[in-house]
Order: sequence, then C-alpha cells, then structure tokens
Amino acid sequence: MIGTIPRATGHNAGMPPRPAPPRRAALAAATIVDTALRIARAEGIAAVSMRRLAEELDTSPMSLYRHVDDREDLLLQMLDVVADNVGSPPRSGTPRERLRSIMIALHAAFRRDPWVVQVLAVDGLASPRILPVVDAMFAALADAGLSVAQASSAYALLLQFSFGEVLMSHHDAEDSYARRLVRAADPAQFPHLARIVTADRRDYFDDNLDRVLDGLLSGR
Amino acid sequence: MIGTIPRATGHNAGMPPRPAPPRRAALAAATIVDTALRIARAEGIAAVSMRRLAEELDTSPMSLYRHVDDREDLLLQMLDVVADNVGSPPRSGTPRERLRSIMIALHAAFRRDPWVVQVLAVDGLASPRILPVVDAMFAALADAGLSVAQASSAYALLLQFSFGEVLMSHHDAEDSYARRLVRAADPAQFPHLARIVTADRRDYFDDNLDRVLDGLLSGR
DNA sequence: ACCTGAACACCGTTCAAGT
DNA sequence: ACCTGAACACCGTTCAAGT
Repeated sequence: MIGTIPRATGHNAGMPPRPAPPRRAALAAATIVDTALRIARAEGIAAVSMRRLAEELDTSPMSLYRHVDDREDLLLQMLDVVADNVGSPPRSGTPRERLRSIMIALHAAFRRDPWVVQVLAVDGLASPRILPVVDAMFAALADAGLSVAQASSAYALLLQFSFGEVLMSHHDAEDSYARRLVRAADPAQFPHLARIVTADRRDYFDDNLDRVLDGLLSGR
Repeated sequence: MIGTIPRATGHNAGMPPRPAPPRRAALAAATIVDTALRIARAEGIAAVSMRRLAEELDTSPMSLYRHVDDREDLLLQMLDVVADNVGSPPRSGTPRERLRSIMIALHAAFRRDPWVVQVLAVDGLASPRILPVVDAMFAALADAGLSVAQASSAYALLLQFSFGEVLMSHHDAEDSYARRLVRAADPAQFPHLARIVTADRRDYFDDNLDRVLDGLLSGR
C-alpha cells in the first residue's frame, strides 16, 4: 500500500539494511489514515469502521488501537490531512480578494472530501491545522473595516455557507431522495417550483460567494 | 410511557368504558413517531434506534416493523412532523419581507429539532410537506425580479445558509471539540483569532440573514 | 392470522489469554 | 513484552417458530 513506511526519506541512504524487519511491515499510523481516507472518499465515512479498516490492512481490529486511540482519534487524524490540503492563505491582495481565494480553497478541499462536513456536523470535530486559515479569514475581515462583532458574524456566515453548500450538493449530485421529491412535485400545486426544476443545474458556489461577499463587505 | 394512547382527548368522555381493550394499547404509528421525536430532541438522532424505541414503548423491536417500513421510513415520518411545524408561508408583504419570515420560520423549526439537519445531511432525506415552503421561497424570489437561474442560485444559498447555521451552532452551543480548539489556540500565533475568541458570542442568524438578503436582492 | 424469539451480519471497544 | 481471539454491549433486519 502507498505510504506503508513514511518518513524513510533518505537520511538512511548508504547505511546497512536494518536488522531483521518483521514479516509484515509494521502498521504505521500514516498507513491507517491513508487507507481510511481512501475508503471515506470512495464509500463515505460510514464505511470507515475499525473492523473494515483492519480487514483492508490485513490485521485484526485491535492492532489498530496500538496506533490510534479510538475512532474519534482516527477521524481527527483524517481531518489533519484535509486541513493541510486547504493550503496556506494568500498574503497579498485586497481583503475581498483574499477572502474569496480562501473560501475557494476551503470549498475545493470540502468537495474533495465531502465526508469532512459530516464529521464536523455530526461529531463536532475539527483539526487544529485549520487555524491558520481561520486566522487569515479574520485578518481579512478586520482589514475590510469590520468590527470584532461584525467579523465574528461574517466569519460564521462564510463558514456556514461553505458547509451548507457541500452538505447539500453532496446529496444533490447523485439522485437523492430529496431531489426525486422535488422532481415529483405536482406542477399545478407548486408552479414556481416546477419552473425551477426544468432549469438545468449549475454549480452555484462562485456566484453565491460573490453575493455573500457583497452582503458582508459593501455598504457598511 | 408518555403518549402511549394519543388523541384520546375527551370525545369519549361520559361514554361507558370501551369493551375489553387489549392488555396493552395497540401501537400506533403516531405513537412511535412521537416517541422517536422525543428521544431525538433529548439525546440526538443517534439515540433513536429501533431497539431503544421498542424498549421505550414496551414492545419488541419487530413489532415496530408492523407500523414502519424500516428506520428510513421512521425518519421520513419524523421529518413530516417537523415540516408541519414550519407552518404556512406568508401571503402578503414585500418579497423581501416574505423571504425573511420564511427563513426565520425555517430556522426556528431547525433550532427546535437540530437532528433534522443531520438527517438531511447524512441520509439525504426530506419530507414532501416542506414543498409549499420551498415553492413560496421561489415565488418571492421571482417577485423580487430574479430570473429563473438567479432564483435557483439564491434558493440554494438561502437553504445552505440556514443548514450550515444549525449544523454549526448545534455543536457550538455545547462545549464542543471545535470550540475548545479555538479557545486553546496560541494568541501569539493567531492574533486575529485571539481577539475574536474573547468577544462574547451572540446569535448571528438575524444579522446574517439580512446580509444575505442584501447580497441577493439589492443591486441587480 | 398474528406476533415475536432467535438469529444473522454488522458495529466500537475491553480484557484476558496466548505466544 | 507484545499481539490478538473471544467477549461484551450495541445496531438494523430477516425468518421461521410459536401462539
């Protein structure tokens, strides 16, 4: 599997081979997390169970507990990886430009790992590695002239927006129950709804991000 | 248990007692749903299991399956009740006023039953009884002068916003992991974050709703 | 005809027995 | 000292045996 022996990146080059490695490469925390991420992306976070993970790694479920405190700890380590994927916030540009590119990076990370939103929503977990991004958002909001109270409010809105977007588009993408419901709605009873349904769907995120930034930054 | 014999509200008063009721009152679908709602409100949706529900109703888990197809069907019936709690959308007022009061009603219902957002988010379910509210939102957006494409986009944003709000405030309310994380952040490393954390928290929903409506309705 | 106990295939986690 | 099989307390759901 990919990343079975991480961090063995050359400082050992030229040294004699390590004595008598165990028959199977030792389970590394990074391997567990990588495998969990792969399962989560392919089948959703519900498929990431300790037993399933152990099976995938050819071990017993209890072996995992030597590298991971419990399932919550595993989820947190998965969130660390996703937080790193968001990347560093930009240092130049107008406050609005900075906010915009942070939000787009956040959104891209959420889109790549939609299960993240479920983990944050259901389990209330978060990675400390996202803090630089959060700090940069507050910095941009302050630079835009917002008071502390206004910035708190604006930050909440921006996060809620990207959260909600991923949450809903995740199920809208496939032929979800909710989508079938709207399509099956009686046009006579819900005329406005019917007009909308016939319109083809696009990705609303970029447009709506500009609308939100309009509401937050202009005119106060 | 509470609600074992619902709707026995007096139209039988003065009548002779019913002949030979079965030893235990028959299980009604409404009783099951009511009990499930009570558990969900008190302990979250994860506590609503078929086995727990049966225990609460003094029956076997399999008896529930005579009134409910499966757990998904139960969740849908619970969503029906919440959708009814949202109430009828207003028929008068400016488009903005109508949108505003619909959103506030929706938000109030979500606040009363935060588990709804998890069910919609994780299971992708929805109740057809919410369709009148959705239709009214689209009607207001059309009356405000938005094109079909603009209204679709705006509708998505409004729903995403209220979704995200409930999702995040649900965990922010209690002393969640995410909240402890922000509070534990190093002020030297994250100066902007530190300023915010010391500010006391309010409910941002009403303010942010106006910001979102500003962005959506003004200036196009 | 109706109800339901036992069973099946899962889950996270503990704990003591095994090497 | 280290690893892990069996066990515990859950879960949704099926199915056949019971009345």
